Amino acid sequence: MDTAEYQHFAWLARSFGRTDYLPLAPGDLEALAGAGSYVDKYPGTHLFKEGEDSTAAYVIERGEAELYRTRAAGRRVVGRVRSGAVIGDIAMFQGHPYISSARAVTPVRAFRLERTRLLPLLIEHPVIAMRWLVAGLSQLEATQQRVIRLMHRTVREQVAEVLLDEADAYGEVHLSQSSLADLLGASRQSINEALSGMRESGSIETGYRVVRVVEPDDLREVAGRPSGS
Amino acid sequence: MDTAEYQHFAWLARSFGRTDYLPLAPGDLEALAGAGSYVDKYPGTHLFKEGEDSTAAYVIERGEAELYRTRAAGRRVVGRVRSGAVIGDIAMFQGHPYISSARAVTPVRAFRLERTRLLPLLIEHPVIAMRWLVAGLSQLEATQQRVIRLMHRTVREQVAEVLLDEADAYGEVHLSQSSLADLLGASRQSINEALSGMRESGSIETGYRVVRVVEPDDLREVAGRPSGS
DNA sequence: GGTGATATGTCCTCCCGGCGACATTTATCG
DNA sequence: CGATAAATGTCGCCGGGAGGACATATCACC
Repeated sequence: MDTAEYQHFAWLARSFGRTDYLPLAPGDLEALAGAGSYVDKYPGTHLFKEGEDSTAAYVIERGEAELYRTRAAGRRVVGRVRSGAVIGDIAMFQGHPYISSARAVTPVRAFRLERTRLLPLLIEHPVIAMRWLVAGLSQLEATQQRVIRLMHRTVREQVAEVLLDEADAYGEVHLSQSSLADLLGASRQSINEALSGMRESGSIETGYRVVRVVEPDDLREVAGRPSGS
Repeated sequence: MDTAEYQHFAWLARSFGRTDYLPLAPGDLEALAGAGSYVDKYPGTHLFKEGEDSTAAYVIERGEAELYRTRAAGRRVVGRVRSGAVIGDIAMFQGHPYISSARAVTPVRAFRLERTRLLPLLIEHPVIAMRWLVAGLSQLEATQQRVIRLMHRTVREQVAEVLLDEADAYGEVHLSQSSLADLLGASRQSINEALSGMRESGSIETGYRVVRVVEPDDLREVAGRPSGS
């Protein structure tokens, strides 16, 4: 195996996190990499759609995707995922149609793992299966936590929370206020008002399609979570 | 193995549902039953508490338990489970502290599966592990769906939804209005008002600690879900 | 059967946030 | 470098629901 290829496998392994828990054998890595191939998606296109037959799971290598569910009330964004995330796996394991839709918001490169090729491999390598499913539980549990954290809170608190979550390494959140409103299920106007307040108190700076977090501790206070976490 | 014991194992197997998907071998059943023992809990006592070390998972055989999380804002009830439910397993598999607390609301009899005894067994029987983890994903996903269904809806809609969910075979919901308020994160007064409206329109009847669903289709309409589902 | 605890039924007030309307700013693209 | 689309900033109105207060009903237990 050449170096570049090995790095890909290593990245794939990292994506499942907790390498200390049930370390993968080198052979397992190769097996997983052999169960799929890379796909590229342009912004706005779908990796999969709610209700479709779940034929594959995806590991995001580059870019950002949005997970949402369509209801009578409209679209509800349930999460945004970046590099390293595994999506579509839950429905795939259950053998049910996809629970949510996944749409690329930036150019996305993902590793597509085919159900038909993956399942036999997992039967052969139960250790990978265990690790994967535990990772799936963690992911689902995290989005559940997030939803519960946002329930029955003022828009101001929710905005503080989501800014902390979505900020990149430079403290910048590259989302339009409409997108934030979407993410929180609030109106654009309310988001704007909340941001204005925070801007005036110096906690953040706002720009066109961008919010810079200046004082994360202020936001943590507003969001009502201890500065430690 | 005597008959009574076998029935217990069969019940344990049913609790994991989807027996068509990856059927258990009789030996697997015995293995699972050997990993724990029965416990009884009085109403108000805890099976486990949020933050505690997750040493065991529980399969509810009889009674009803309430799952809730404690936050700065107070208690948030995230679910009620009855006979057949498996709880605490998610934290146990992750090796994290319990995510939520489980409290008996009626006398509860549950099968307690010890982490230390269960994990080795699951390594030996990967088929059970697969089935269990898929069941865990389904459970978590269901509560997530429920939370999303209740988000950003009027109390009236939420009440209709929860009445349909919680009604027993006779169409009765044995919960106080305070408990309903708790379950939905709404105020008791609002619940009362919503129930009054439905009572006047003849969809339900109310009593002391009980609500009888008279016209389920009315409620489905209010909840905004097609009569089919 | 009486009594205290617990549930239910109503009223009223206040505030958050949705929504329409509109002005202003910033990006995009021919 | 305009023209057009998209995003942001503000206002006002109004409905839904939280929460305090209190009357009434029902249960449980001595």
